[in-house]
Amino acid sequence: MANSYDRIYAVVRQIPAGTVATYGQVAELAGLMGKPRVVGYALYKVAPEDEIPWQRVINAKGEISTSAFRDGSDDLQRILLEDEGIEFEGNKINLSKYRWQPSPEMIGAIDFGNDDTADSSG
DNA sequence: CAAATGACGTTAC
DNA sequence: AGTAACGCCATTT
Repeated sequence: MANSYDRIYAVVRQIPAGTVATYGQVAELAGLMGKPRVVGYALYKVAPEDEIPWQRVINAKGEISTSAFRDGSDDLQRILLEDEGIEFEGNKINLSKYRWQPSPEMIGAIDFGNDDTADSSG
């Protein structure tokens, strides 16, 4: 299971500290264009042992979705981000400053756990 | 299979 | 700047 998931995780893991990426951003890189829902849903299943920096993933509004679904602390994410050096403007983040700029090398460095699709040669 | 849910994005007014 | 509605689909029950 998880054909699209692995991709999402792979992308999210590439997000460097001090930067934040939006769902659309991750989705796009993960090849889930137009399906930001899947990205969020994927992170939903993310476990603290997956070593996935889900905290660096926020919505397009630059806000933290916040939901008492995880560790029970909505602030948790903010705390983690602040610890990375990210500043909060009120309750939002300046995407213009912390927006993760995926470098072409990054995208290529991402290891997509493909199963059947594709074939590469060529 | 069908219905309901969900860490969102985009468009339109 | 804020509200409202649609879209998109994997996961869960």
